[in-house]
Amino acid sequence: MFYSIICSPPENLNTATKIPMEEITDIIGPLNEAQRQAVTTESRNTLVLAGAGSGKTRVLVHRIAWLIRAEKISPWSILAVTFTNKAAREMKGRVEQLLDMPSGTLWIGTFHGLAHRLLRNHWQEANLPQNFQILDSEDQLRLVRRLLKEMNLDEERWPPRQATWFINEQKDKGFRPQQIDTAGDFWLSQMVQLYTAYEAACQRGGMVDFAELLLRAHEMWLNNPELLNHYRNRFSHLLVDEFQDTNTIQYAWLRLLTGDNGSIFVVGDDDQSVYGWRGAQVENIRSFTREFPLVETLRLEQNYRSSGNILNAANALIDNNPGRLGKELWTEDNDGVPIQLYSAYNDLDEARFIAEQIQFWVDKGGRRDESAILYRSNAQSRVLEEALLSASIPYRIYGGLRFFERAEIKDALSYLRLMAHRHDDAAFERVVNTPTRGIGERTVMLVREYAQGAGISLWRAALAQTEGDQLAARARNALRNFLQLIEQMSHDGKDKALNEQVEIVLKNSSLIDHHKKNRSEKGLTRIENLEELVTAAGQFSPEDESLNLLDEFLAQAALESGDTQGDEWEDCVQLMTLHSAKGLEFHQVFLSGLEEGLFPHSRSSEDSEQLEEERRLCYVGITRARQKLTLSHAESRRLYGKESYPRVSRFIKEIPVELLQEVRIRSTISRPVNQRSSSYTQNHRSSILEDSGTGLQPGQQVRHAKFGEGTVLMLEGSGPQARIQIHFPEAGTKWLVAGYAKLEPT
DNA sequence: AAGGCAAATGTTTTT
DNA sequence: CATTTGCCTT
Repeated sequence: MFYSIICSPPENLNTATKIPMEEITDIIGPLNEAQRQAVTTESRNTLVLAGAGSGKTRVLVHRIAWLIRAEKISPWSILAVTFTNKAAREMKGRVEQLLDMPSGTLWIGTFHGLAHRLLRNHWQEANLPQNFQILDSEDQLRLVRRLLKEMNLDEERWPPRQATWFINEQKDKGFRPQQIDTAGDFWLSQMVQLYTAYEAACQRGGMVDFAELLLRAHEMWLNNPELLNHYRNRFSHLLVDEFQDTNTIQYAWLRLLTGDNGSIFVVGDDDQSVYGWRGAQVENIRSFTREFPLVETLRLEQNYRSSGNILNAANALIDNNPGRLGKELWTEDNDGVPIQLYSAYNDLDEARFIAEQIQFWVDKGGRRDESAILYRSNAQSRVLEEALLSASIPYRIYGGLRFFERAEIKDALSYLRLMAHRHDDAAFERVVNTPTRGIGERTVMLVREYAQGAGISLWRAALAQTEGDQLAARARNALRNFLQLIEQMSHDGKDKALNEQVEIVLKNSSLIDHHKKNRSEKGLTRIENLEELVTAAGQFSPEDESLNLLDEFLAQAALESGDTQGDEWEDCVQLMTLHSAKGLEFHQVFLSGLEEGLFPHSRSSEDSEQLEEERRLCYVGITRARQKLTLSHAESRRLYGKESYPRVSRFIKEIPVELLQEVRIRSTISRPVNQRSSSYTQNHRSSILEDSGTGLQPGQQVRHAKFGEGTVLMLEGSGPQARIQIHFPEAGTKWLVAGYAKLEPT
């Protein structure tokens, strides 16, 4: 048989010819009309535009159940794709629960996870070594750095990050170096040259980066029509989550697999597309109806999450984006409380206010984990953390290094990688002198040059160098010892359980001893993490048992880099960026830093498309809240050590005033005892929603004949006598009288 | 090879 | 401001 590895469907599937009526009721009973229509649709291809909180996961899960139970589609023929491992896990769990059976035969996974599985099963057709390794972003960057050096390109002029970004962008678009038209552009041609060298290095080392997984899987099908046909026949029903986040190659992959006869069911929300900056094409959702035949478009607009006020605010905001597919969320719920708006003096005051509000909530008996503080960029979290800390409120912060991304873990994994695959240059570079064993930069350089010249892996080059006479005896010995160490570990670990192999690595490489020398807190956590790795290896069970266990473990470490650390069971306030908040919901949400330049971010405010994405991000933030939403901005903010006086975000102004309620500070509460707080008293604070009769508002840009352009900070009184505080970047902060100042709004 | 110091450099992040 | 990076010294 040509594809011995491809298994046939088990015989005994779908013997349930009699469908108990209750089962169907279980599947469609809990759905509303629109959801039911989507779940039971008979159209070949379906686009479900699912607004925030409208039950999109539920629709996907029930659709799968419907296909299996009512339409008697074999689970073996169903492929469901998500973006994150978390989403895949959730879908799997819910399908199992609904159908009350294991979902083993279903393929549910991330684009990358599924592509990886295909490449492992058909490594020959994909032109890969059987034990190919996955390069994560850090490995990738290191490799690009090395190649730039080899090409004698100065890192100053050719930033490695940018170069890596270029390569990934091309792959995401489905381009190989040969397909890129450099059009005589010097920069482009250098980048293409680098891309070519990068590809060669990866191929030589049997390494595949994230984008490559998708591109390879796509090319493998294109080059092997029989294989493609097999999968087209098998996966008669595709389901895709978060379709608005697909990039070019993912879309092409889906299109290819669907073919002319397949059936594809996609769920997405163009208003929640916030990953354009990393290649997601909102266009995909718009072209879906054109490029796939017989598409039925359905909308899920009933929201089960948020109160009326919150939804109205979200609807009004997003209405400012042109070219939407159109969708208006509604709810049977009542309006709820108005959206709170707090204008803080500065970032510290904003943080203090939020902490105080959460304390009120907790005092009334609320849980801390029902509150989330969202922000545009990670830099904002510090002030918030400090405020929570000083209020003794436990918090959990999302983002940051994950388990498998920690340096000590990656070191250990690199040993395992070398054990599995000697020619993995990325792993070689990483641990050849970690912990230090007398193989200095000079020695490694020589090995690198030799490898480059001979077009072989670092391992082979090192082996040759231990024979040759280019190295001093001491270095030669050190190198030989390293090679022997790997061979020894590989030998000792053969046929051992995974956790034992990890233990062998930790012991023989003396990684643990290395970290023991550092008797600080850091060294201690590192050792703990390494011990945790042994446990993780012991508990590991692969999806596909026919594959090599170690390879699978390493792949999973790369593809699913683990949870961001944090005690989930503890009752903590949730802090995260708006991006990480997508898909989550909270009773109470604080959306902080609504200031021009911060949100929308200054780097997005020029370009209208980027601005629209920022607005969608705001939409995502607003729709995370169930009952209470609090927006805040600061009149002055210290960021990167510089004081700025940002204007109020346009997004606040796009929310109808009647939905907002300004929080005024009770005058009994004293001003923040901080030097940085402004010099006015809070009793005189004016509202950003009220007009002082001067035609000016805090945050507004004005021009003064003498002081130049400035930002209105404060208004006192009204009419021509009104006093206005303005910050001029050049002349400093001034109080002026409206009647005399002759200010021109800009 | 490791530690110290100055300089640069600051969106968003999953796989 | 604070963290990371590179370069320098010991």
